[in-house]
Amino acid sequence: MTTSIKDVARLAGVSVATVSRALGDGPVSPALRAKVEAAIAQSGYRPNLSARRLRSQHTQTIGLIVSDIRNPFFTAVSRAVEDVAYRAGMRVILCNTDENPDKEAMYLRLMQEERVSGVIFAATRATADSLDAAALGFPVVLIDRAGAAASCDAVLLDNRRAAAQLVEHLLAAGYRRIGGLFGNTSSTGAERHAGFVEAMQRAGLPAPARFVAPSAAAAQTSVAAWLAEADAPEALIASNGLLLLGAAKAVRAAGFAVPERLALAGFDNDSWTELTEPGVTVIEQPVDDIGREAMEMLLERLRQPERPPRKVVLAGRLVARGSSLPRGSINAAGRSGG
Amino acid sequence: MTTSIKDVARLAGVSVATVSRALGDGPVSPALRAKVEAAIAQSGYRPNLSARRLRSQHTQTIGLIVSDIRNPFFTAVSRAVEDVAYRAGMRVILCNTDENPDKEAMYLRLMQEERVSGVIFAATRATADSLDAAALGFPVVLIDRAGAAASCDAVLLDNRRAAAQLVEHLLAAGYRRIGGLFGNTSSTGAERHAGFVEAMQRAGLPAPARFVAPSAAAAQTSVAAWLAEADAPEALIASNGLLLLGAAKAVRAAGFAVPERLALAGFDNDSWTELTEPGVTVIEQPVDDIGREAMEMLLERLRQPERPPRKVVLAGRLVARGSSLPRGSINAAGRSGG
DNA sequence: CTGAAAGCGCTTACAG
DNA sequence: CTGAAAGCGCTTACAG
Repeated sequence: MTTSIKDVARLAGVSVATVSRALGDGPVSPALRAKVEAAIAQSGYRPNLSARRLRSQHTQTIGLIVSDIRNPFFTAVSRAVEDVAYRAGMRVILCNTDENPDKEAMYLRLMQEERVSGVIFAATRATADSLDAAALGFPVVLIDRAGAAASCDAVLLDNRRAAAQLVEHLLAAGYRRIGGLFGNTSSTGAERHAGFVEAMQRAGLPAPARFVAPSAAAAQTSVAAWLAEADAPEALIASNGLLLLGAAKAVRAAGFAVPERLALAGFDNDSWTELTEPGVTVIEQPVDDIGREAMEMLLERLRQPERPPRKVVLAGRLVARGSSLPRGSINAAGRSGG
Repeated sequence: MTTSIKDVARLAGVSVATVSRALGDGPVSPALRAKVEAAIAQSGYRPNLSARRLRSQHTQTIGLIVSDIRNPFFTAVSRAVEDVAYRAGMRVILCNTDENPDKEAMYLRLMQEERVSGVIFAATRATADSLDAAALGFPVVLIDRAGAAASCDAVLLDNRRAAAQLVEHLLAAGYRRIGGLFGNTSSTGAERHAGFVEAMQRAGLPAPARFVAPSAAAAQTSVAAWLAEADAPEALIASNGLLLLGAAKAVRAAGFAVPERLALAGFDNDSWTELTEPGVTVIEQPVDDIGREAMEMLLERLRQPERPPRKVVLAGRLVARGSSLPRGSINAAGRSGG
């Protein structure tokens, strides 16, 4: 039914080996190559990638396993990964785990069945800590969250430093009762929490924190309840873009003036943080760099399987906006943001 | 090196055919099935999907070709598509075309080489109009943008109606000099423009429109220039979430009060539209429904190849917010949105 | 440079 | 229910 390399060979009057060579960059005389190309054009032949993969044992495929592509951080990272991958002639299989370890296990298994060349993986803490890369049969580059086992390549943000940076920014602006909101399934949340606690302790302050499921809805519910309590904080930091979004919605619904009644800051420079009034102070992650770096690291690993594992740690960039204006200067400076 | 069905057969003391049957739901006696399962567990065997695809001629793979996964509309649609696909045992290959017809052609070709079961495709106008689904060799479900040729299944928004709805809402609110911003590569832009023009004409008004490349940056530049002109509109509608985002940034940068100096409305209920002050009036698209419906339509088509093509047209929902408050009531009603 | 042949790891009639 | 055999569409030593 669909034409195969055999049909092309017959049409061109050559062997299938010659067609195969002409398709790649094998040694073929110009005369035969021309014949093959004519036969391909005439027949509308398209190589069958399943056959090629089976025979060559190179799938030219990688897996990209993230928690949810709708999280703008992963959206951006995915796009960067795919751009680099396609340019290197590799296909990407995208999987959403919803931070569910069962789904993570299922997709890792699928990756084995696909015989992928490698996987870029934003794992939950539980999975990252127990990951046995050697048993998997393909190299893994962890992104966003590191594993306890240092056996994998990884591209990470300096999460402790970034969280501390946010705290220091708020402290410098005069806020003291600073609360933290963190995801409860990723090691990212744990690290950012650690940075938060350290910075608060250095200032001799308590570090009230809440941990929630990694969704805007869960964050909104949690923050709404928190703001209604007697000891509601005067500033809040949220550990990722989804949580920050939920927090912003709760703050808005509660009618709290920002930053007069509650200062707000968090992770991920998602487009909306620039458009609220006031804008929201954030740590911007180099999302394109993270995706590109992860894919390049994986390609490098495929070239040199024995190379010792590397961790690339990238710095976040503080984007100060109106939501964290210095307490004293609020009336003087207005809400023009930063 | 990696264990194959042959190793499992040897280990279990059965034929490869029996292993293959035990893997699927073929007829195998309980005794042999138990032996096979033990051998699989012992050997850590994983079926090779490339081999299975080649032999069975069923790839269980679909293509999802969109312009840019970073557009929240496509992000949401992709996630819905993937959920349905994985549940149906199918893999998804995601491709970003950046509305570039060359990339579209390249990816369609790749889909042929992958021997995909079918493709869900948000095509540019140029490609949608010239698409020859029969020649492709797999069924196509168009999303977001219809082709001139009615030979494909499609899941669409009633774009003309939705655009007209936005215009009627602004007219009812007392705005007259309404400008429209549209994408210049998609048929969606063209249809929404048509709905915009029709509704303005019914009101006896001119319909000033600008067409831009489908990115927030292009929209921002265009709107910034427009707002600086003498005949700047008093209300603006933007044809998709990216353009609306760019428009909102330009409006903010120009320091125009919304809606007093410029009312704003557009497509896609992206999270930020709820968080600006005032909130932005939008047409919400049923993104989950679109993705799910498209995937289900494709599965249906695979079951019944000869069924006549269907178009599913979904309605948008107007979400009225403060950015389009009635002109007269602005002072009375404040900016509480709607 | 070229062709004949083996084989990647499966599934699926075909016999029994 | 079970096995031996053919073959999906390629690539790649092996000879020449």
